[in-house]
Order: sequence, then structure tokens, then C-alpha cells
Amino acid sequence: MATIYEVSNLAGVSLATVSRVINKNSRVSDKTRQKVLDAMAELGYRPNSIAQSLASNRSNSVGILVSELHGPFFGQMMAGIEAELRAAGKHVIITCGHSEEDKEKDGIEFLISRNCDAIILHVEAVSDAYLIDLCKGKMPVYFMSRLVEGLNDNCISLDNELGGYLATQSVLEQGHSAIAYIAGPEFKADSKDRLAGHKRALADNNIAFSDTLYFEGDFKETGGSDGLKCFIESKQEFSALICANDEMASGAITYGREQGLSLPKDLSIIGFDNIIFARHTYPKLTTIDNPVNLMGHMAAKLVLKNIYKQKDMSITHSFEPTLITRDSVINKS
Amino acid sequence: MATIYEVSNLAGVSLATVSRVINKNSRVSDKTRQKVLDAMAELGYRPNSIAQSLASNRSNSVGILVSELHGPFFGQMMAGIEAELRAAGKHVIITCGHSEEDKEKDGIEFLISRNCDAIILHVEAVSDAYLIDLCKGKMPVYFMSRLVEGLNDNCISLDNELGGYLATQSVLEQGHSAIAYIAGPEFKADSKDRLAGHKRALADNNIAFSDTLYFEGDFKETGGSDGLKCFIESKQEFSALICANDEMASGAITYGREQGLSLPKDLSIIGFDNIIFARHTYPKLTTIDNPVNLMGHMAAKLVLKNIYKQKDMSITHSFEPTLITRDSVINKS
DNA sequence: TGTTAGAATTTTATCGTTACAATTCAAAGT
DNA sequence: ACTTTGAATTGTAACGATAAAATTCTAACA
Repeated sequence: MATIYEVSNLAGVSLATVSRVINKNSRVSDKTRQKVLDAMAELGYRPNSIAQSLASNRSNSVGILVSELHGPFFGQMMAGIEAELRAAGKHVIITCGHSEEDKEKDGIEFLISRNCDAIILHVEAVSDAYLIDLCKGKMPVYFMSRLVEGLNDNCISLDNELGGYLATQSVLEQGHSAIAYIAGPEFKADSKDRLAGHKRALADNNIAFSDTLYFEGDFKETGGSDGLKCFIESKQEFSALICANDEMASGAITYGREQGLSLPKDLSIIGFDNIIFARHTYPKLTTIDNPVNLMGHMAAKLVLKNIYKQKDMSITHSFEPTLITRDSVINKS
Repeated sequence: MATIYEVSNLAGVSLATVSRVINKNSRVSDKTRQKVLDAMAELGYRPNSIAQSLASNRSNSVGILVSELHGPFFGQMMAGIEAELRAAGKHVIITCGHSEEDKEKDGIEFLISRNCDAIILHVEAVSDAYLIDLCKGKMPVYFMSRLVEGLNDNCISLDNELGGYLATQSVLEQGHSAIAYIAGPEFKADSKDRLAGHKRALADNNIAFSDTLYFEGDFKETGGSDGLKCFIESKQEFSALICANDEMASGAITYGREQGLSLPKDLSIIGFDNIIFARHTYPKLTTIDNPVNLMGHMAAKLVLKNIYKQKDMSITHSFEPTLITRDSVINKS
């Protein structure tokens, strides 16, 4: 592969001039630029991005850590980040933390060691204290879907509390009052916030929160089936089930039907996230939209603005969930 | 950040010695090694991976191009590749091609310009000729889920023809004979092969392939709904529907029910890929398992073996699909 | 014609490693 | 004590670009 030396030789100009035409920023006369461009074309020259990185102390790469590479939720998120960054000529290095503290820390270390210019994290297991500490380091860190105290400017987050509220409120408005709730893992901030919203809606409507209609799930299909199983076996009365994400809702639907329930007549179910598949469950899932793709774009824009100094980036740090009404919740009256 | 130079100073040894303890391969006396290790620890030294790459002409990164970052299928694939590579200390640079020729070429160019040590491609729109040409270049290229003529050693592929055969055969065995087929885009090799398998099974059973019970879908939910709509509106008789992937099957299920069909009584449906969600459709989707996560691992192993010279890698180039029987296909008799 | 400012270009140092040839060292053999 | 030999270690030159200072042009103006 041709190097910048050969280009400069062929074009009869110095290294620096070639470098300057590559980096378009500073001025080169049209005549010279053309000579250089011709030489580059003739040699099939491609800048060596590694040498560029070493010399400029910029890797043009952004590290991304998500919990899982598969899964509809993270897919949308990565797609958003990648699209935005790719358009700006940056590349993404993706790794995953599996929602486990050690693996998340590991992944972060890994990305740091790869000399990313910034990292965007969707971490769930690691503590706020750790993150605050991390931010004191040299590597710029941004957070997706998580609000870390005092680091608001580095966070792109969803108002999960509001989402939880919306979900419960919408079910209440349909006349339900005995409502079961399957939460995500309690250590996850998303879960906690959604649950808080649920409780607020209950309180607003003077309905007591019942421990026996609460189940801590795992945000996966199994959480939904296990939770519903638990409620059914406890012989309690409830006409609606709120699941803290769509995967659990879908697990609950499958399990419910296996148990002979007619849905949504016997039980109304609402999810959270509005993953693509939500419209293909039966009944079609009423849920709370989580604009995670948009949020991915926004996280990328934040990096573009702060790290790569791109202008004209208007940043929204906080996103709002909205209710998506489909068929899985019916009016009780 | 401390450099190797400072480490060598503090340890009182040369640059080269430090470099050798970092790269564990060549011999250093235990005493010296310990001195260096201590110095590294004291300084909190971390090798600069970019400088390493420049000097060694190795970036320790593998480029990956998939059609989409979201979507259950690609998620599993990326997860497999990443897990394997990450365990070996390599990182992945991921980008996507959206199944469009220009974007795929663009993505490939992009990855090449990033100095990956190898690239793993899941491309659909680009021609074999282009790929054969690409392989003549300096960058090692591997293919996921695609068999390129003459490049077998670089491919990890699924026997799609067999999968198509299996799907149709299993439906035939349940007594169906009027079978509709919704294919993927005809330009995609996967689609073509699955369809070929379908036709072979039909032929084996002396059933004529009917153009009017064939629809070219898009591998997305809409393909399934549009296809089924088309068949229903044409007023033809058919008792089973084969969809070339699970997304389309799920779209068809949703649409079918909207049209008042009772599934699977009125219509048996089978999918392909066995995405996670397939077990949560209603009825639970009978489908063909596509071991794409395993294949991802294998593609990564292939790179580890060929490029990074890791021993003890046994490679399987070709994978076989298997039938997963659930509830969406019933016996017609 | 001679200045001079500003643009265009070149020179030289540097980024933090690895690679390789050259050198030193230590133990064994004569 | 003196080679020999292979292992351990060192010195120095890349790797391919960017950055900043230094220099040369160019054209306008006095």
C-alpha cells in the first residue's frame, strides 16, 4: 500500500502538503491540490488510519458497551449510534457486559485499552460511584438510558418513571384496579424507576400497592412466564398485568394462554419498550414506546459535538416515553 | 499515561525487554520480568494499542459487516462473533450494509480503511464476482451465511437448500399438498437456495410448483402480510404456508388472524431461522433452526486460526439446519 | 524597485510501539 | 584460564502519519 511519502514524491511536494490535502482543513493552492490528488489516485493511496491515530492522538473510534448484542432493544440502540457515527466517518467498537458487574468493568477496560476517543455505555450492574470515578479519568464517558447523578450532561436518558406511570395510569383508566406487576431486576435503575412510576400512579388513584402482586423478573421471556405463574398459583384476583418490558410481556402472554386464559378478556397485559415484535404478539401488545433508536442517535450526536467538535448539534438529554395502544388491554367495565 | 519508555527507565532495562515482557512470546529471565512487571504496575502502564498496531502492522481488530444491527438474526450472529473474538483479546468493528449494493461496498471500503486484520461479511446485495475480486486484495475476507464459488475455505455457510427442503417436506408429511410459499428477495442467495429446496421437496412428492402460490417477500413482517394478502385475494385454495424466514411468518400470522383465520386450523404456517421470538408467536411457530450464533463463533474461530495463528481450532464450514416442531403446523388428515 | 503582509509550502520533530541486528552474559567444555 | 555457545538483553531503525516552527512565494503597495 502506497504511503504518504510516495504520494509526496510523485506529486513533487512535501509530506506536509499531502497531509494537508488529506485533512482538507488548511489552505493549499488549487494547482498543488490537484497534483496531489492526481498522485493519490495514480497510486491508489489510502491514508493509514492507524498512523493517523498515532500522530494525531485521535482514533476516530467510539467504544460502545451494551448488555447484549442480540435482543431487539439493544439492536435498535446500536443501530442508532452506528448510523450517526458512521455518517461522520467514525467507527464503533462494540462489546457487551451481560448485565454483570465484572463483565461490564471488563468491557469498559477493554474499550479504554483500545484507545477510543470516547465511550458510550449502557451499563446496568455497575454502581453510580464507580461511574463517577470512571468519569474522573481521561476517557470521555457517556451514558445511554441511565441518569448518573451529577453527570447529567453526559447522559441520554428516558423518563422511566413517567413511562411506568403512563402504563399503570392507562390500565387504571380502563377500569382495572387489581393490577399485578412484573418488574425487571431490582438492581437495574430502569426497573426501579418504572416501578416508582407504577406506584405513583397507584397512589394517585388511591390504590394500595400489594406485595403479593409484585414479582421481580429478569427482563426476559422467562421473567414474564415465571411471574404470571407465581400470581396464578397464589390464587389472587387480578384483571391486569403490567410487565416492565415487552419480552416479559410476551413471555406472560405465551404462558397465560398455555394456562387456558383467553387474552385479553381474562387478563389485560401491557408491556414496555415497544420492540418491533410487540405488534406481532397475539393479542397485539399495548405498550410504552421507548425511543431507543432516537436516543442512540442522540448519544452519538453528543459525542460528535463534544469530542469531535461538530457544530449545529442540538442535544436533547431526556426523552419521554409514550403510550402505544393496541389490543392487549381492554376496558374492564 | 505512562509509556514503555518510562517503564524501561524505572525498571532499568531496555525498551526491547519491556516490549518482550508485554508480548510474552520470547524469553526473558524471571528476575528481569519481575522488575518490569513491578515497574508497569507502579506506573499504571497500559500499552498503547495504536502504537502497537503501527509498529507491528496488526490492528487486532476484525471488521464485521451485517445487513442490519437490529433484528434477531443478526443479533445472534454478532453475539457469536464478538464473544469468540473478545475472549481472544481482539475487538470488533461493526457496520452495516442494509442489503443494498452501494452501502455494502461502502461498508467494506470503510472497514478496509480502518486497517482491520480481517473482515467478516454478511453481504447480500453484492455480486459473487465482486467478492472474488475483493478476495484478491490484501485484506483477508470471510463470509458468513454465504457460499462464494471457489472461496469455500473462507465461507461459513448454512445448507439453505436443505433447510428449504426440510420445511416443505415436514409440511408435506402432515398431509398438506396445496402449499403457498413466501420467499425472500430473489437477489439474495439465501432466498434462492431455500426456494430450491422447497421445489425439490415438491418434486420429490410429485407436486407441481405453482407460480400463483409464490410470492417474493422482503424478509420482513410486511413480506409475510403482503404475501398472504395476495394469496387470499386470489381466492386460491391452500392449507399450508411456508415462509422463508420467521419475521415473514410472524407477519403472516398477524395478518391471517386479522382476516379471521383460525390458526393453525385454517392454515398451517412454517418459518425459517428459529429466532428467539418464534416460540412466542401464537400459535408457537414451527420453524427451521438456523444455528447462526454457532456460525458466528465458527467464523471468528476461522479468523483466529488463519489470521492470528491460534492452534487447536477445528473448523466446520458448513452447518445444517434442523426442524423445530411447535404448534403452527397441523396434520391435515 | 523595494517592502511587506499573508498565503503556500517545507523542514523537522514526534507519537509509542515492534523488529531485527548487534552485543553482552553466563555456564559448560577443553 | 580460554573458547564456545546459546540465551538474555540492548540499540536503533522503522511504522506512516500529524503538528508546529521555519521558510519561501506572491502580489500589492509605497
